[in-house]
Amino acid sequence: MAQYDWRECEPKWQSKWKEWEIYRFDPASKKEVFSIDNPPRYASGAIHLGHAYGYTVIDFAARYKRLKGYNVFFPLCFDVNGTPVEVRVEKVKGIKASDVPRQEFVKMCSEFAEKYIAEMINQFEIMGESMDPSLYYQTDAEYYRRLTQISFIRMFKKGLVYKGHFPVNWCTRCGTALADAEVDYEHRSTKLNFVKFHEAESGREVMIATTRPELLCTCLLVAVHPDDKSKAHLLGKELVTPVYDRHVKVIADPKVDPEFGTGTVMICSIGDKDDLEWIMKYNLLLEKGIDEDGRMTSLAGKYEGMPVADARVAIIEELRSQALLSKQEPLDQNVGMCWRCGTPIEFLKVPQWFIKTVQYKDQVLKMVDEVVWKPDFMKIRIKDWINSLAWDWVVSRQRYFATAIPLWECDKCGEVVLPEEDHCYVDPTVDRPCVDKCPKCGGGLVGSKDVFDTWMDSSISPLYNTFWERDAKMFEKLYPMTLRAQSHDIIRTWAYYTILREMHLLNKKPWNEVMIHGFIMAPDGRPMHTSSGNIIDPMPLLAKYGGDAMRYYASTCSLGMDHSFKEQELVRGNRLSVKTWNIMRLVGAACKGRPTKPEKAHPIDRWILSRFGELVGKVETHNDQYQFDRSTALLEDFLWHEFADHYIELVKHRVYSDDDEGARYALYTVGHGLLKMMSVILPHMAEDAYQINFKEFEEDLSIHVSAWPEKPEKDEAHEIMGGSVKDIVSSIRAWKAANGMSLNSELSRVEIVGPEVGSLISGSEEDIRATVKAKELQLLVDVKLNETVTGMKPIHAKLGPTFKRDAKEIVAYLSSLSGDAIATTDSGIEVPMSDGRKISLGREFYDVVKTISSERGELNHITAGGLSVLMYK
RNA sequence: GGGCCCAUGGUCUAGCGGUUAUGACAACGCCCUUACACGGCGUAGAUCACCGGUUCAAAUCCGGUUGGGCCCA
Repeated sequence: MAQYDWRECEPKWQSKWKEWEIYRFDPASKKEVFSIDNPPRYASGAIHLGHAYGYTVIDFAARYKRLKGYNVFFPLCFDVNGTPVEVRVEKVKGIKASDVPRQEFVKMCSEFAEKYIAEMINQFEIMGESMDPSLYYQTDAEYYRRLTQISFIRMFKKGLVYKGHFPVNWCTRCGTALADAEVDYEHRSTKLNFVKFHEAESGREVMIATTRPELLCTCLLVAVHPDDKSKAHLLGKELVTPVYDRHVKVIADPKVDPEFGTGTVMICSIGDKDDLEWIMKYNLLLEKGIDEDGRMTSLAGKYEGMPVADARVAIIEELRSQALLSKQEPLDQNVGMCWRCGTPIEFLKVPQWFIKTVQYKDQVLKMVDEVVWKPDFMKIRIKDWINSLAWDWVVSRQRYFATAIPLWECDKCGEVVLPEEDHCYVDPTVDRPCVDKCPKCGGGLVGSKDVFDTWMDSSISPLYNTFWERDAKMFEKLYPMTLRAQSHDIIRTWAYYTILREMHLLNKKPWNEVMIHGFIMAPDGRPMHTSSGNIIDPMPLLAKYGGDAMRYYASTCSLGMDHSFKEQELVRGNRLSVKTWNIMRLVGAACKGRPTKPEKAHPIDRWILSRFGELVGKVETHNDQYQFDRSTALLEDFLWHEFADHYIELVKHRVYSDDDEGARYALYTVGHGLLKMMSVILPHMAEDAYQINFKEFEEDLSIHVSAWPEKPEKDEAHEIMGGSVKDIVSSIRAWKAANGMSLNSELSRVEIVGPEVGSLISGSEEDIRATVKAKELQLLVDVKLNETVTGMKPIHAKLGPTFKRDAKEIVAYLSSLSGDAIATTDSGIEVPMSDGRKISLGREFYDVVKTISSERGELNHITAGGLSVLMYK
């Protein structure tokens, strides 16, 4: 093949990798384990670009650790629980879950999800993901749900579970409680209604502003701000509510905003979270004004049974007709909505199962500290979240496609009967309990129809992965896991709940490290959401640029930050693949065997090896922090410029003309090493180049099971020498280009001039001469050049700390000097200050800017080593 | 309203106390060198969001403003 063609290569190596099973975790291996708690992908639809990015970053970590010699545990997994799938099925089939028998609906969901799983596995392959199919799991399988149930039973027995008659977020459309995490907030415009109350004694009017007049029937208190003098006379008085004629007290509470509305607030039994706070604070009754279907209860009198929205309209009409409504003002407010269907949520007192969380804050926070967070500021986020939690975790849901809550309740005394752990997985809607009657009172047992919040399943992924309650030996070996990887939006859910669960069950941290990645923004600058209609489908991009190009893009994104989509990076990724592949082809062509380290090597061979060693160290450092963007930038720069533009150009002549082991050794060592490091980012290209150019001399079946490159020793002296040689050659190349000469046009003569030319260039004369196509090359220690000093450049980093306040004036003086005034400067100068002082300035505080010319030939460049180059056409 | 994060050439981005402020993509000019024209050399293009402050020195630290993101109220 003359050119690298990803279209041909990528599918070829994907199928080879599958055949070779190179990503397989080896449970018997003695190698150190690196385990990844991979996010089980939601099976509610195909992935979008944001998911593609996330999984790719995780794959970088997996591939890097494999090369570093770890036994990598990287499961292929899917989250097939719950509400997103149900909603999609309801939509696709045009039904409501309650329209069909429960088991039939569950089956529909399962079938729907399976279809997407197959599609997503295919997508992962196309992107070159190295997840291990031998570690496959999906969260709806009985082998997984069984563990969710067992863990619940354990927590129940530890007293961590309770049934609470407590206000919860409730979606009246879905007929289910929602966790705080499932509530979305949206700006809505509504009306603020000014309603007339009356003082019980005097009958005087008191105006109250409310957005929810339909809740008048549950009004329990009226509050004003304690500092609000205009309302002070109301304190302690009783008011009469309109329509319902209830007598309610007026109290003072600092939470009231005296500027808002009338500065007088009615407190109802659960209109929103503020109400709840007041109800707790003042120990009020939890009256139920709205029922589970979103209809008014008997408290609403004649509006009983009416949907909330209708009741609001009706009561406003009634208030208006009785002249009890003084006015309405438009108001923007944030409304809590069901994340799934967008229905405004209500606060209802409904029996639900809770897991205790609030009283365990400190313990969870302590465990958070035992985990290393990358980037570290993500730790602040989870801590803030934990500290802000106001109540326990509602884990019951009134849905279908999820793990059943494994318990039966006595229909007489409410006693809970749990299943035996051995019997799990159980479904109490079809399975019988292990006893026939309530052991307490002999009453009948009713199976729970509720299911778990999906986070109950996903928050035990580290337990599933480590064979908890399945294989004690493996669990011992694998727990805690090495790394949790996820995006920042689910810190409050997946990360938090996992730590909480594992604390409750084991009191041990689930993982050593957490890596948090950001989002990919759509071209409109917003995050991608199906509902925003701005999803980028990765498939057309993969078809246009290939998996490696997509991965390259992912590798340019810094960890933890949100990034906009950059198609230009895919273009660059393609070019880098082609460039690298071509470099490796040259290396392969130059080496007819694996070269051995030669006794003697040219200075530039030692230079590139030393530079390469430094690079390996830096890439390791960044990869260890999962900062792959930094590694990619370094690798790309080194490969393209240092190695290809400079080193390869310098040794081509040796490789073509004679059997030079030094150059071959360096080419092979650096080339092969670079390819290994790049295989993390560009696995397809790297495999192809490896198989073509290195495989016949190496043991490794695939580059992806090879070892991370060793670091050649640092060789400072040769780094300086090589740097000078590189500068000289590239300056001559640039000079030829600037003069319209082709690169291989001959120069009659090149002279390199300078006091240190011997120590810097000796040994590299032929490399330079042959590379720049000079007939003659001479090193000259001392040649008369015409030097003109044109200016002085202050060195701020030296001047500042030494002279502090005077630094500014010294800099100004230096910049003002020109021509003859600075003719002799080598031993330092004296700076006259405005206040009459004279400051003597050593040579270390400034650089001298010189222009050099010569009658001998065209002069081009001064290197860092102080060398000048003279060229003769 | 609160916590965290972000704001750098046309676009995307690196840098996070002294740099001529990085690089990519796009643009323009020149050059087909036996690995690569998906290449090489070069040119142009940035008052580093705004306003204050700390400092001899600020894109970089602090405070505020504006705009964006995530999570929540």
